[in-house]
Amino acid sequence: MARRPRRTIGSLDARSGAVLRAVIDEYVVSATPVSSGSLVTHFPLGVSSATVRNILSDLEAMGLLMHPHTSAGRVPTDAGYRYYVQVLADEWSLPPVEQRMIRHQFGQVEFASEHWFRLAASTLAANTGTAGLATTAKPRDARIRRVDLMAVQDRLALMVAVFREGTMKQVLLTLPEQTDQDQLNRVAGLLNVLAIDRTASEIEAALADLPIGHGASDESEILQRIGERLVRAMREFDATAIDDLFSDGLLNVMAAPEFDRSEKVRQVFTALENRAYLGSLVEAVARAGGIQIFIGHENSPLEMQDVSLILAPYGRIGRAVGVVGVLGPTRMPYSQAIASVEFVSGLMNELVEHLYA
Amino acid sequence: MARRPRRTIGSLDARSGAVLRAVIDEYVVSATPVSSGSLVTHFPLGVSSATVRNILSDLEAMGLLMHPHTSAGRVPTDAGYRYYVQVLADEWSLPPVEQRMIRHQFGQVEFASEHWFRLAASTLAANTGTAGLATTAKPRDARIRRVDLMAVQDRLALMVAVFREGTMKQVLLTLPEQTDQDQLNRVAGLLNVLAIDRTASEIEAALADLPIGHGASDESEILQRIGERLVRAMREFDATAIDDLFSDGLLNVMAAPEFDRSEKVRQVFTALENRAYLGSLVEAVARAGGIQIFIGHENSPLEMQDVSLILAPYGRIGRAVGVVGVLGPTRMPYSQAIASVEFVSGLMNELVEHLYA
DNA sequence: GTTAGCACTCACCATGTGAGAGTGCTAACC
DNA sequence: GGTTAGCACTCTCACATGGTGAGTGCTAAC
Repeated sequence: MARRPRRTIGSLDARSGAVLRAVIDEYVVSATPVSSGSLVTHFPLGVSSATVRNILSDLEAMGLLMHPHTSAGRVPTDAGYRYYVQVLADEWSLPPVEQRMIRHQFGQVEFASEHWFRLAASTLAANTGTAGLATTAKPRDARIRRVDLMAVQDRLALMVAVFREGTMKQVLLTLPEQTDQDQLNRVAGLLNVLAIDRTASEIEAALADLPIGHGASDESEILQRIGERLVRAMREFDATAIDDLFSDGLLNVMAAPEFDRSEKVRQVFTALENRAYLGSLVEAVARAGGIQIFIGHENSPLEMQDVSLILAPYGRIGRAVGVVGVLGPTRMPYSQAIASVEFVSGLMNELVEHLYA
Repeated sequence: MARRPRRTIGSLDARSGAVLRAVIDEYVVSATPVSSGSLVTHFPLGVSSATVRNILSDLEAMGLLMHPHTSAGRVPTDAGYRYYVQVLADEWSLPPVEQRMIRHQFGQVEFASEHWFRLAASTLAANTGTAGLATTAKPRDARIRRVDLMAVQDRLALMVAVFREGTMKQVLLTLPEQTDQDQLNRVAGLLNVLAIDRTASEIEAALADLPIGHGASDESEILQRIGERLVRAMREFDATAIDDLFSDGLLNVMAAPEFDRSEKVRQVFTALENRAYLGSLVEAVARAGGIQIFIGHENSPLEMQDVSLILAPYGRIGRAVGVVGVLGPTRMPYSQAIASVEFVSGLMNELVEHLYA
């Protein structure tokens, strides 16, 4: 018989579960080790502190709690939080009042994506007391909606590429010879014919099919050159997992007692600057297609091992996907955070649907 | 005879000046109170520690130094730093090697403004050990280079306004009725005729002169509507002092011993988020047309009173002006920082000149 | 005016002590 | 057998104490 993976998860009896939940619920607000005494006074557990102590020591043996030192209360471990979010957390959703309030705020704000991202981040921050995050919705393989060329000076031109999903890139071009706006307009016309609704690879193929040399039009050389530059810009864009990251409430996190020393605060900060890792998470979340939770040591980078992330995708899975979520200390109000992230991602979904139906 | 303002500045004899400079130079690197003994061993003052003590106590009486407690060394006050940058600081400029290196880096980077700003900020951060700042060059009264309209969906359109100085804004429009891209192209054509090279006010005037009602073209109503929206967006743009702020090296500042406690770090952070104040400084610097230094309590907001700012404008004074500079603890290598900021602002000037000659 | 010498002050560190919090264990209880 | 009261034990924290060293301020001599 094949060896089954060890099952710690799911094997707690009701009372132990209640105690674990109580420990976490209390620790999340108090930020100090939780004692058996305070548990029996604050929660209706129906047993004495001695019994609770026995349970606590069992939970510690299972690795769900830990002990800073002999005469201190218990603190949840990452495994404890994991168990909590997986098994114990209430199916919590935002109270209707708050839902309406947030909806209202989104309605107030100008109907333009940058505002939404900021608002998503700040809403999450305000609702959870952690740092709120929001990335723009980035298409998997960007397609051109329109390309414009503007003469800037002598041999300089500005190319503005707008992608089908509303994001845009600008690229400054150095041209082989002086080119006026009329000429650029003609080139832009040709380029649009070539590029609209196409991906980088498709545009590259179309460029390769163009007639070259004597038979070609006056603009064909410059078209070729600019086209290649466009393809390159699109490739770069496709290669980055996070186009733009909005965050709010970093001050919230810095105020948390576990980050009282500047060294710890730096960790949080470097965590947020660790775009490589965040990018990989964003991709994972987009692929998973649902809310994902990363607790403490479940994050591989060192600077992330004291923080937890709750991320949810929004947008149109498989096409343009962005992520909203929160980053905070592992000691975080998970139920509330999960509910908030789910609600905001739903809201972002609605908005995206509305915009690109 | 009119009463003259009190002159503390400029009234130090050479030896006292040398001592003050020595105190600051040592304190900037050591971050601990400077004793008379360490001064005579580290600097060729040519007098004994007892004499230095007398001088130190004079400088303290003038308010240029202070004493954390009886048996501690001296620490510069804000007034001390002010005297230092005004009178004592060497006319320092970056060594040619570094200049070449920085130039080279700017040469390497893609010829697009966002990259420059990032590079300017990170160069300053790396060169001074403080946080580097760079704002985009914002025109005083933005003029349109080109406006584009793109159909997004049903009654939604995206307006992209490119300003003469290269910055751009996108605005999502809700239209009164469904409008297709051909129609939008015609409107955009009309709008461009109306708007190109004009400011918000000029466009508003031009819109007012348009024929309205029965005699007008099909698109006149929608043109009016979109034109007004454009004017509004430009007004908003004109009203903000800082369009975009790039920063780098915040971790540098957080590592400074004076910001070891998280409370202090928060101050630095709120300082940078205080866009209102930064904006007013940027305007002041742009108006002054040269490098400006704000030391500790010279900044009015509370959260800025432990930091110093060195800011220099770049661009074309009176038209499009941006600012580069550094933010760090008042204990900052002023000579080096000033030289770096001046050099980088000069570099940005060259680039802007090159681009919009 | 400068300097050596010295008393004085004060932060800092290590050590010690008492109080308090909380556990783990044991024996009694239901 | 699970539960609980009771209690010894452990460890942190806050506070007090004393010694040390750094650095000043003053004074008297140069």
